[in-house]
Amino acid sequence: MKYWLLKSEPSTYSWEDLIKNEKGIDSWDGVRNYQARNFLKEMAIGDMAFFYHSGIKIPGIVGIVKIVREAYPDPLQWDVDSSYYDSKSSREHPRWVAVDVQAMGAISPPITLPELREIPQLASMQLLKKGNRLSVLPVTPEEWEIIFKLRSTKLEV
DNA sequence: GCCAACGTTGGC
DNA sequence: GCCAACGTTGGC
Repeated sequence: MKYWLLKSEPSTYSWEDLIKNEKGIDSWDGVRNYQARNFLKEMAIGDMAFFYHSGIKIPGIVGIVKIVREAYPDPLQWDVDSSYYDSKSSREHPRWVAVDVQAMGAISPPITLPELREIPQLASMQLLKKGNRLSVLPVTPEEWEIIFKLRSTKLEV
């Protein structure tokens, strides 16, 4: 099993938007970066991911999700009305993929970016590296363990 | 609102 | 295939 971190600006898509869905399941679509896409393709059912809110005053991890469907073509790439439309992506050779995630538990209070930066063992974490802009990032089991233990989060089964 | 970092585009 | 110009992301 692998671990990941999924970034989203809450004004675009938030944790609250996710848990509004039946069973807390929704598609993670709209990823338009090749490196991030390749990480989506690596995901397997049962993998876990942190849900991270970016682009706000105090960014941070707000929840935990499970991957419940592996990579499939992102329908938005063919939707001319979507801002995620890609005219260069054909049906025969889809360029972008989505996965489905399920909310497993909110992290309360959120684990903020400043809080993560204070932890020496996390110094080499991808998320904390300068210039990192990827919206999908791998997390090592060690990093996952350290971060998960910061709160007494109960996960649903 | 600024700016560093990085990805993408397009001319050559 | 190189690289300058431009666009986007995201922390501060």
